Amino acid sequence: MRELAKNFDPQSVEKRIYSNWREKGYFKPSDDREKETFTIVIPPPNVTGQLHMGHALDETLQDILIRYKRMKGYAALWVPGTDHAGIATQIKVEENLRVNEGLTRYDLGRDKFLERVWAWKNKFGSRIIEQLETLGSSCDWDRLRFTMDDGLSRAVREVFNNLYEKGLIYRGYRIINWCPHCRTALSDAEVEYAEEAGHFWHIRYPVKGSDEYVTVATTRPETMLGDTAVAVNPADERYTHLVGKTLILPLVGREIPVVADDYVDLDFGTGCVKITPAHDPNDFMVGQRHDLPVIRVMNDDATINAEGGKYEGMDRYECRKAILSDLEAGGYLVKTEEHVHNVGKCYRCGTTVEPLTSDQWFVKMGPMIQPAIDAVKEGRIKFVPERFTKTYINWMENLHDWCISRQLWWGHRIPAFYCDSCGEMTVSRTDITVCPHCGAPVRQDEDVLDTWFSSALWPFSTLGWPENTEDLKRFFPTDVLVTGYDIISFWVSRMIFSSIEQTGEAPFSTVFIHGLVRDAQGRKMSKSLGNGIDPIEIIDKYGADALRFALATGNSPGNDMRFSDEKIEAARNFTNKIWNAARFVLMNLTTEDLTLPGTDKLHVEDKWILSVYNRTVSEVSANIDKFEVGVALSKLYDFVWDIFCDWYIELIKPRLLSDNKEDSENAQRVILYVLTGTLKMLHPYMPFVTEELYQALPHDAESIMISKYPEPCGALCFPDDEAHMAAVIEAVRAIRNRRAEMNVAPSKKASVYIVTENKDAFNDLTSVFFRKLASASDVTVCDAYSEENAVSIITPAARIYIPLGELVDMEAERKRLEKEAEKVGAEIERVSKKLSNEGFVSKAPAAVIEGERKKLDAYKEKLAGIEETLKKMQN
RNA sequence: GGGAGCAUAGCUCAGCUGGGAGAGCACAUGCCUUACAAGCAUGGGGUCACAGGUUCGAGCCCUGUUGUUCCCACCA
Repeated sequence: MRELAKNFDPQSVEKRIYSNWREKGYFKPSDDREKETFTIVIPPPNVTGQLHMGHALDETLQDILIRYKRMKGYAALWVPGTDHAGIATQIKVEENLRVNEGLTRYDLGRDKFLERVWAWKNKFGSRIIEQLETLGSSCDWDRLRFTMDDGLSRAVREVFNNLYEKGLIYRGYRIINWCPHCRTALSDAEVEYAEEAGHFWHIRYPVKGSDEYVTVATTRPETMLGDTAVAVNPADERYTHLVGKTLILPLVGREIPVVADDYVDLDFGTGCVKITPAHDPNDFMVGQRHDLPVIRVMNDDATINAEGGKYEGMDRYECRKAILSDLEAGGYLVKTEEHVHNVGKCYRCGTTVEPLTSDQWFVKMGPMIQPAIDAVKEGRIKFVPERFTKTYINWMENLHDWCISRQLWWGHRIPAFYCDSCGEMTVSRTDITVCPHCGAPVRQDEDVLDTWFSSALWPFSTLGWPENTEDLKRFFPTDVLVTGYDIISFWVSRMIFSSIEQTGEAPFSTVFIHGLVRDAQGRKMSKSLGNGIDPIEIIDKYGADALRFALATGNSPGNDMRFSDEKIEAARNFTNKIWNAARFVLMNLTTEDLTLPGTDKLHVEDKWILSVYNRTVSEVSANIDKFEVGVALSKLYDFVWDIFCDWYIELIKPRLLSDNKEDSENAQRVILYVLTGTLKMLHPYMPFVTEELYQALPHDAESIMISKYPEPCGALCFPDDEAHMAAVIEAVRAIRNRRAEMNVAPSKKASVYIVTENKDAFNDLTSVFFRKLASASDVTVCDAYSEENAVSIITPAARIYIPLGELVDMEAERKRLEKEAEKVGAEIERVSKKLSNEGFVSKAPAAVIEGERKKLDAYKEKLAGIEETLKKMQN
């Protein structure tokens, strides 16, 4: 048996254990066909990897469930995480490492781009992998590399073709959100809105052939270059006479019509709206209804194009200034108002998004929405906590068509091929070089797919789909997805509808939602605030176990948590506590017998700890099965610290040191049984310390990771002994309390006399506890005690007297007892009142009434003891 | 505008289907008691946001109010 260092040192332990696990191949899925399976969807890092700590939380919860299930005997599979071609992942992770360089096709050619990507991969890739692995992540990187080279891109292409053939993917000239900095289209979900102080400019548009005019209001005057109409509400009597008339667009001179459309709000602004179909989604729809021309006035970098006439080449904000001053000079600017409005920003770079018309690929959502909603409404998919069902359904019901093309270099290229010769477009499952229509060479679409398009296929693409592989048959649909609530709309919903559309089945049965990790002040961790905490720094300082513990405890599913030094320190202290408890056991070990001694050989404290342990086993399992991982962990924490360490270890110390070898070893066998079982229960939460200690102690499996999870055992239920120990513990606490109140130093021992009717609880064996735990010099269990000058401690089960000679102020002691009697009397009154309440007795459950009765008896017993003691003092 | 969450000890939060409120940290006092000072013992501290209601009984269920956070939509 090895000797353990005085304190747990994660640095020296965690990496060694992890590489050992990998060597032994423990991370591979089990081939045992007889076993029930448990599959968990591990997201690609970029999916939740926006914030490091959020990712750590994901990994931790996933890993806890996997380890637990596997010890419970399931064939557990977890799908390693990275996104398409590995490249996208690396790039996104690099982004998080604050390596920001231009990545658009406009900045670099493809070759240069790839060259740079692989340079970054070499530089940072190993660190990222190390980071995940130190967290105890279950990634199998060999398998992952295989997947990313082959399976994923094939699945993506298959899905694209399927949808295209069904008419669910189309290419169209639509208005989309455009990021002028990244120079790519964004989906609705990728735009973040922020309130910004701006202006509301009122501009006068003259009516042709009259001196009348209409006044429109706008926050973006530069878009007037693309105006092709002004709209009013058909019910607006102020403007009825103008409908159909022609206006002269100031500065530009274009003639544009006044149209009537319900879209216009009568009560907002002037009631007249300038219509710019190319640069506003609502205007675009108005334009379609009235068949208006679409004039796009901006380039991809948000500078004004040739349509802008003299403003060509200006940046959009420069142009805004120029136009305003020209309008003012021309007398067209009526007034300028302060106006706070929401401005859309690119979630990646923060640039103000420019809505503009563009040729893009879309997924038609209509036919896919209802089946995806039904899957949740009919209970085939369950959200934990349940309230997130609403978030999901709300999102699904308001879904627009999904823009999936991106003008970036990384990601899966759209499998569409254009023929410049005959003008045909071909969508294909394989790469083609010549046009199937005319035989001329073709070129592939330069755009790539939205990263979420491939991520949406994750639950089945990673299992080998579209091939009907063994993995797919065995592990799909999966069981659980663990992710943050911020990702429901991006990823969860898209996995659900993609899975149902492609395989006919919901991709998982449970979505376990967790909250966000915030900083100590409760702010969202973000790159711009620079308040993100790097998990790897925490791991270096406190260890992965401590980090996992901190992330898994003290929060409830779906609620945000704050991350602070105090929390991680408390976690670290707990790992050390376990370490030292095990170290103590190890130091005193003379047997390696892992079985329990016969019941007749067990002391009261043995039965007590086994009984409490046994209950903990069944409760912890029940909690984890209900995804209450935090509750389960806090029960383990309490058991380890308050029961196992504070009491049981202290109670058996004398036995371990005694000459009675048999009795000593019986105690060792009990403590080994309880300790190894507890380590197993803790293993999913704190894999490294528990493995290290398991290996150091006598053990029954090659690794704790593949050992059998403890089961509750009916034979280990000892309610009488639990009650006896509870009485003893209460008495010991009471004695310590009185001694502390009276400032009696622990070194000052005193005789203790215990007057009780329950001799079983306070027998000769337990008297040893008082000597050790209550600073008793000797203990006498007796029927009566009559000496004066004694401190008295009255509990329901016993009256305890400690003669402390001159230390005792009998007058103060009498007063204290009188006060206590008063307090107990009040309690008795309260409980009796409750018990004499007809409504309570007739309606409350029997167990509750029984509890109150017991309480009343205990109070009465205590009061009788106090009164008797008082009476004696009077004499 | 639509939806959701939160409000409990000085701080951060638990509290599972209603049966006299808990933890960690912080604070106070005393301890190097042969596993652990990253520790041990003891203690102080709560009108469970506010107002009603249901119930024998409400931190928990219902209604409203206030404060606060988030998501979605977005009016030019």
